[in-house]
Amino acid sequence: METPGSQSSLHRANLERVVRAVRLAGSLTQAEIARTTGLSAATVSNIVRELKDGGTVEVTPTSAGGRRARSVSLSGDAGIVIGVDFGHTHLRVAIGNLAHQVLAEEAEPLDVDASAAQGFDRAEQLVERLVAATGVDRTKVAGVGLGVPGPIDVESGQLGSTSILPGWTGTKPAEEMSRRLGVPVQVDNDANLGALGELVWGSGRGVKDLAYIKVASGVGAGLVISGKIYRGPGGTAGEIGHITLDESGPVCRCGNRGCLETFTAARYVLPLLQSSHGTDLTMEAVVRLARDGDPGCRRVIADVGRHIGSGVANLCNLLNPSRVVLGGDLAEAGELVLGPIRESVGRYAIPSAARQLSVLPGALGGRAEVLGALALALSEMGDSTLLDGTLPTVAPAFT
Amino acid sequence: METPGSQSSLHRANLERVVRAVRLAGSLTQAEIARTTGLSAATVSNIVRELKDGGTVEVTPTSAGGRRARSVSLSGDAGIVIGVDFGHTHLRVAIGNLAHQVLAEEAEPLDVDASAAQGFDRAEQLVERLVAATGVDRTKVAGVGLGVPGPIDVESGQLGSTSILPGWTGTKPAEEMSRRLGVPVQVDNDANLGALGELVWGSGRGVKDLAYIKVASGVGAGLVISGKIYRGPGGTAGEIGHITLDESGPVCRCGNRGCLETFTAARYVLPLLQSSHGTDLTMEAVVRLARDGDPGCRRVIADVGRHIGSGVANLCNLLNPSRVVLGGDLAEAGELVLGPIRESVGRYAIPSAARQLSVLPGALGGRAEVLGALALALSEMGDSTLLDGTLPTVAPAFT
DNA sequence: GCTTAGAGTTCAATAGTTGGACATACGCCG
DNA sequence: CGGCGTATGTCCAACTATTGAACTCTAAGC
Repeated sequence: METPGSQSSLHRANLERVVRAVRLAGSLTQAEIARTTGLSAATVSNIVRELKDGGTVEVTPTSAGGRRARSVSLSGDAGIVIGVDFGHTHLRVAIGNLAHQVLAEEAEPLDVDASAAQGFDRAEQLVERLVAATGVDRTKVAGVGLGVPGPIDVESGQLGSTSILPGWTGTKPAEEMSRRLGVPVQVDNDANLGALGELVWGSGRGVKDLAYIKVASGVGAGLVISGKIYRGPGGTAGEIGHITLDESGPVCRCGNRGCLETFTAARYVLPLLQSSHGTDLTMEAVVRLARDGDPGCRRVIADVGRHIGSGVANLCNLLNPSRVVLGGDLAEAGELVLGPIRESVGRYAIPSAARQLSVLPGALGGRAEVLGALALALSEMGDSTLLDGTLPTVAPAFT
Repeated sequence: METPGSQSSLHRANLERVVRAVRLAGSLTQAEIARTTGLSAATVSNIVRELKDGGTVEVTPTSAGGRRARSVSLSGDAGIVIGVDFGHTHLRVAIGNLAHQVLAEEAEPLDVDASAAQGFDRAEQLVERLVAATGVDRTKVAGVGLGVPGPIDVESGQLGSTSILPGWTGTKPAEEMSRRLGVPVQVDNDANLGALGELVWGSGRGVKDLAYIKVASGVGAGLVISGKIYRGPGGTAGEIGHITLDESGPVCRCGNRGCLETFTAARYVLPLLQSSHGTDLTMEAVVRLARDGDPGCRRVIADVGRHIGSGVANLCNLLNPSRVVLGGDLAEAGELVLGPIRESVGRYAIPSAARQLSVLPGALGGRAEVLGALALALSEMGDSTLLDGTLPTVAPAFT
């Protein structure tokens, strides 16, 4: 890193300013760039030439009917980012470019009993296949975002204990994938990535403060504060699943009683329907049955919604986000679950905070996490790696 | 504002960099400034001369036994900021300089029945008196921070309904004080300012993520996230007083049942002791009695602590701050209340979040809010107003 | 007293932005 | 069809600000 406060750092900042402006608008003429960035036309002219020579930007000779406006846009393969998500049942991979376009996406079932090594193998293969299929330049891959369904220790990068992928505990997924793929890998948990995905491509667009609630086998929240994922000093922010709703409620796996999770997570909710609907139920099936009119499933989902609403009300009082996005299988239930959530929020949150809160279903479904991983790779690159031709690579023998 | 991205903006940034470095260290030689800021010695030389000529910095010819090191420090009257706090029972004013030194501080009782106009009169007089007493140059006053014990609408600056200062509802305190004092006034509520005060001068020093819990006639929290006060999009973040602890608990003034406030705030707690200890009890008195060994008061305070702990556990799960600071009268009870809080947190928060949380009493007592107001004035000035001689002034006929 | 080493200043060199002048291209209008 | 007006993008000189190197100055160590 060059010394801060020098002109060259200013120049870099201006480069990024231009790139950001172009990306936000998709395509801009130089004059427009000058106006939106506040830079002078002369400076923009220089910067655009520099970016064009570096290959990060493309100049199409003419665009709309004007005098002679050359439209500037990010070149499609200026830098490639990859998102990988180890989900509860699926492994997903997405490829995108720096223009925030998703080039390809693929999912395959993941055996929960697979060993960590097998999982990494599969992921590596799927990435390679997708890279080959899209025909992107392998050397243009600038970073990878990785999603894992469990707590990640910020310091060490170690995966904490997770009941979804037993046997993965103690592995260092980012390090492992980085070694295999030869590029930097950023890792985060599924709730945070879901939040990021919905923020950039889904129901959270245009909002700066957002909570993404993911209800699956557990309940987690990803918090976006001022446009950035908030992990907290210890990295465990967003543990909405274990706030206490009823001190004398059912015992939770965390050791407490009456956690939100005990009223909402699949492992606690599905047994309620066992006697009436059989033992092979999944959350997906319950949602489908509820949509088809099954009264028992409707009731259960409404109850879940009410409890989630209580938790969201707490969150809303404390953080006052402008939007709550519901993800996970449960989101498919639509109004069947959102209605009760809103009702609970309206009842338990203070009115001034609840009034301006919107509760929406996730727009991306199961894709939220992969796309979030993509966004993580983008954001962790700080938009600056694309400015010079030298994309960062991690030595294969990474230690 | 000059165009961003220009060299002059870079220059300003470097000026601020130097000022910040000097303030953080208290006093630095030029060579040290160069090392900590990363700027070259030549640049530092120029900047220091510029700042010295502008009067914002003082150069003492020699300091410690070295070769010939001139120590650079912020000049005491480079810029003056004032904090004003309308508290529940007191009006407090503090005067400080840009070096984060508190020059003077004074409090006087404030009649709760006083009209808003009377209150503003008193505040204006107290400010003028303190300015005169400290002998600071009136024209050097760069900004004022103002604390009010009630919700402030972010958009309009209007004070919402507050039961502490009835009759003030609907006034625009910042505008009013700005008109009277002729300088920009920033306003915020007491919990946020308490958080800021403890962060800068008190128990929160060195921490970037902090929750300040203020228990008084109500219960509020001020949240510091990544070193800045977090107000939320609607400005109502931190309403910890109205998270639900018991759905069938006592009815709260907010209309719900079992809010944290109904178990902890003075208005709900004091009546518990009426039959045994008389009706004229204040929270202060209860704390004093508890410290002297009164078993009833001890029990009540411990119960309050346990409930606060439940709320803090929720907050801790959601936000995972590294420190919680307890303010308000209740903090005087020390371990009598902190013990039960820690116990509840340990029981209800997830272990990984609770483990690294420290719960401390506020170090500033009733001064936290004024000092926070001071810090608010400093921070809202962005440290930049002191760089040129022209301090901002608001026209008397401010509209 | 000489040497040494660090502090601060000066000066030329360098990097980068800016305003203005200029060439270019297109639509409009006569 | 040609001139006019307007907006775009480029080039050049002027200006601003940082930097490295050379230089001076001071005090400590021997």
